[in-house]
Amino acid sequence: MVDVAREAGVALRTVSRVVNQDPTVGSDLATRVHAAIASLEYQPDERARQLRLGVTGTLGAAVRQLSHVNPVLQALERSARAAKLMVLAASTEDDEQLERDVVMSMCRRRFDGIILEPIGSGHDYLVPELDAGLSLVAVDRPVHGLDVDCVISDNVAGIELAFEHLVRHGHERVAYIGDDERIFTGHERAAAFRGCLAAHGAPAEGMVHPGRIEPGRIAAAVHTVLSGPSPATAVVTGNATTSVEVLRCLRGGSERVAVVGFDDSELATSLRPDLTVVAQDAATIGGTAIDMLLARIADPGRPVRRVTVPVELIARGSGESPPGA
Amino acid sequence: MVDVAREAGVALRTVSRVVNQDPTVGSDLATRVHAAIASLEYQPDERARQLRLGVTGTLGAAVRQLSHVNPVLQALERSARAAKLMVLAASTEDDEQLERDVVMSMCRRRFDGIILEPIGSGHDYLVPELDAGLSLVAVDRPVHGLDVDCVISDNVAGIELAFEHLVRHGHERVAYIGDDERIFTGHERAAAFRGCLAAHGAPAEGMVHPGRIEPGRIAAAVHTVLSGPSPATAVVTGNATTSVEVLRCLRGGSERVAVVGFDDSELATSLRPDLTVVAQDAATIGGTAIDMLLARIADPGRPVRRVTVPVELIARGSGESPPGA
DNA sequence: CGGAGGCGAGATAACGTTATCTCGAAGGGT
DNA sequence: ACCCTTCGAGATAACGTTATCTCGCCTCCG
Repeated sequence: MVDVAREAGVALRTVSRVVNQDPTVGSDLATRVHAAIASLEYQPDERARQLRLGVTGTLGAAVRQLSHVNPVLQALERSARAAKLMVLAASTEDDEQLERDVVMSMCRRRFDGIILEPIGSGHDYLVPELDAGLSLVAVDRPVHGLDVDCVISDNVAGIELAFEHLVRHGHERVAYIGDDERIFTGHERAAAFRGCLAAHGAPAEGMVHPGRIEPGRIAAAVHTVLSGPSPATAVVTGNATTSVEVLRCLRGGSERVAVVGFDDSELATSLRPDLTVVAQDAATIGGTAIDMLLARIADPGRPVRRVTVPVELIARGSGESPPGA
Repeated sequence: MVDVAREAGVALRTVSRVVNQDPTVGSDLATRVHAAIASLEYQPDERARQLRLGVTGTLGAAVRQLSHVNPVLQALERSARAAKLMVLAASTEDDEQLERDVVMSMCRRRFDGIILEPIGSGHDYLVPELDAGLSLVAVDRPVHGLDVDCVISDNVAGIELAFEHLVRHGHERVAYIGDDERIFTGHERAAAFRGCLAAHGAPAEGMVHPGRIEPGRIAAAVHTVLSGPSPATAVVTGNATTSVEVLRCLRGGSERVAVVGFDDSELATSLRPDLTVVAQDAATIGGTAIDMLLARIADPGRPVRRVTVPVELIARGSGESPPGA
């Protein structure tokens, strides 16, 4: 910048004015400065600019896996772009230590705000940061033990939609196979399913199978719910990965089992029959998260909000088979 | 930091020394400073640190879509982590303007290096940056018109593997359906396929269908290659998305068509039969890209390298059906 | 014709770090 | 006893920006 000033024969401050399109700069000087900028290939240093200005114009997104399908992340990027902010993202890989490193790194870089897909339960490290003014919005699940803004899907309604859809199609023995209950969504969905069974007067025994996502465990769960004196005629799955595994287990089986999956995915329309799913509204989740983050940045003292976004059941075939088909 | 110094009753420089674990600081002072840091919840400002030090310890990844399956990105993150560098990623959404914005933004933030999945052909904007010392490695395709480090898969060998696999299983009429030829990989793979046909003495007419990825176009291409006097008995697809669409079109058809897909994916083992694929070695691509980027950062003058990473054919069933089955 | 007011542009001081230099004290060798 | 070395710690100057203040000039009005 000092070189540009020398080249153009003006003061440092004038170059800054030109770069920031300050209207109080003469047009002749402006062109001279622009020429100098072009000839020297000058690029302003955003770090110094941020240091002086105090804000970074950058939001951080700490998600479980960048490289997995994550429609919420896409919505986050687009909403932030609409607000003229840059989103920089990093993976936490479902590792608490890594989440901590990533978030702290974003804090030290003084990002204006952070969107976090929180994992596990050890989030005490956030307390000092929040006290110090960090703006943070949790997505997909709340931050365990802390009162922080969050945007989550209506897991309970989703499970109820799935259950009632199957009941409406004549099923009386419906099973659930899903994610580990130590994971927030895994717990919420399994609990909601137990609630459905109870409300329907159906016994829960042997019908609810949360646990780690491993092919072996899911195959065993499928075998369990389909055997015995009164086998299930329909299955609700707790997330996309489980859906894939369950369908893999079911294919080739003689009886036709109805399936409703939680989470829409590319797979859903590539199977035979197409998969009926409870779809999350990723665009709304992402957009709301950015809105809430911007609101918190603007007013750090505003009351904490926990937003629940509705889900939608998309019937595609797999959930409409009658029992015993 | 000045507050910490006052709290601990030491000079600013000493706080800096403690933070950076300078061994020339007395243990009593160190504990006092640490206590002050803890009580004031002090977090060093990475921006000022970077400004002073000159380096950011940060690599940028500008990829087409963060939120899509991208095993290369995962490998990039892990390799960078092993090198104690942070990767911050952003999407270019296959938009040239957005790619430009993202990359320039990373340049202004003075990232130590950038991994780019380049799109389109307008990359002139990179020239001044490269002249100014930007370290950049292209992944998946080269930067059009510029001599820049890049790591790409061996597309030609992959197509040849697929073609020869099908020939070995008795197919004499093999078709190709793939991505737009304006995209680098689309062009390379279509051209390689034409080469295979020529080398095999087979006519290319009606057998090579590159183009935009739209369900309608792909359905039309499938219909074309399967009709006429001598229909194809096998199809090679140009990428994962095309594979999905082709399989969707083929399902329910009476004849059994052999398929080999380019790109492995979650889908490949969820179909019936499982999909035979040409798999890219994402871990090697990502690891090599980081290695090359670090090497370029260390020695900006080193000669440009273009690395081609081998691909592998994984036979799962769909590529082994004999013709006329 | 003189002074007030406005406007364009320069000098200087921050922002929060770290590197260099300096300095004082302590310790050991002659 | 003196000097030299060593080591710990402070003062100061950068890194590259922008905000504030100031100043000079031009214009317009009394």
